[in-house]
Amino acid sequence: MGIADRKEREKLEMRAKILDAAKHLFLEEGYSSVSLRRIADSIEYSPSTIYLYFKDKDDILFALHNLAFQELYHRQRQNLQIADPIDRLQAYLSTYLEFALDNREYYDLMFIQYAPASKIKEKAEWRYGRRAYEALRDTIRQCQEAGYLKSVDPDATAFGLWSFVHGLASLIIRHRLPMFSANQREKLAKQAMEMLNEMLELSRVQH
Amino acid sequence: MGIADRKEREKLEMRAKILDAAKHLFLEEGYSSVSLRRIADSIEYSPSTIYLYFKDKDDILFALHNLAFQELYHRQRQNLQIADPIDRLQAYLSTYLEFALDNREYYDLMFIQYAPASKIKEKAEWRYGRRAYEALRDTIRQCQEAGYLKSVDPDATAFGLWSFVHGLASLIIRHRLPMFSANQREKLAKQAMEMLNEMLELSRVQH
DNA sequence: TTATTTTCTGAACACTGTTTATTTAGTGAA
DNA sequence: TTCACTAAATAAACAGTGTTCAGAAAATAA
Repeated sequence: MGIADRKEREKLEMRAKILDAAKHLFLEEGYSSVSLRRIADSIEYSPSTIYLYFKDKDDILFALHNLAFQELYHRQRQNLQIADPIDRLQAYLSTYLEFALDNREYYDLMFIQYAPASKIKEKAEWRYGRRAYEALRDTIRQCQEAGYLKSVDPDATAFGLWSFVHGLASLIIRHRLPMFSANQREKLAKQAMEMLNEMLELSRVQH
Repeated sequence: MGIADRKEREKLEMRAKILDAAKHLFLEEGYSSVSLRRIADSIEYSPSTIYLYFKDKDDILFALHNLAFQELYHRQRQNLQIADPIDRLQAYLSTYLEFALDNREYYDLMFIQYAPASKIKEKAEWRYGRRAYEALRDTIRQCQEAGYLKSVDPDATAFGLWSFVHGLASLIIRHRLPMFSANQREKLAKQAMEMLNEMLELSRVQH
């Protein structure tokens, strides 16, 4: 059944084509200011064609959301092999911040923008997020076993550390730092990360 | 000129009326899903009337933005009188988080939502934000003089600590914690705050 | 009562996401 | 090649959006 195969392939190609166009437009101008007609124009199809491949505009966002999570997951993979838990934790958080600042619109869409909770929950692809979170918490558990971070609830610690890097990233991305120049912002974020690292090391109980 | 005075007063009342209606609608359903026609309906005026009192929809948002900053500033005022800098710092951060969770849509609009940077900069009312930030940095300076927080750049430290509480708040407000129940989230946020407080106290150099 | 200014509104404009009926193109059989 | 059938693409329409503007209504001044 070569024809059915080709049709399947073409269907996937069309999806990828729409996704690619949407991605570029969204990254350049932001989700809400890009209309379906603009996406349709850029791939030279009519707006209604898009509805044959995606349920609605949010569905496109959701597909990109998944791609972005895969990309982040890919970046973090190498960190998982670091043996020392506190080194791994620090690398994990640094990589997270780097990803956020290197892919601002992606990050925006993953962790800042309003995405109907139902949508994220429904589809099982939120797995990537969950897995990433659990990797963080496991690392924290191992840090605690090594004497770091006292014995606060690992979930609370994971939430706290995640919040720290998310806060840095999202204040930058959403332009809430008019008191600093653009150069300063990233420099200060790095300094803040260093401060966090020092505090993590300082958290070690001395027996 | 009593008539001119009354007209002036009525103009302000009308502005307040629109603002109040918009505030309630925004807080309930979010900025972008509330239309001007809905606001107009709720105050029983035509949509075009609103344009006599506000430049555009964003201008309403901006006015609310300022009201919200005043409210936060008001909450923080009492903390400024705490003598011990580390206590003051902790109170400052806790109050910030409480404000965020008590006024989620307000907080959203102040620190998460896209607000054209130009708009925030232009108007001098960003003073409130700047002043709040400087109060934080000054407190951090005093903490450093008292031996806490080593001697990292105060701006980096302020940015870092602010990011921590902003991260907690915004991950909750933007529903990025499907791995926790609603109850758990706020409990974990409080635990994370306690962890931060412990780390702050731990940061004291031992001479 | 009239003239003038201020306040308000209905209708329109250009846009949005989305749906539906219709047209076009591609496929399999006679 | 011709026919019937299926799948893909579209034009047109719908209900909604923020915003503008000419003209109606109301309030003030003469």
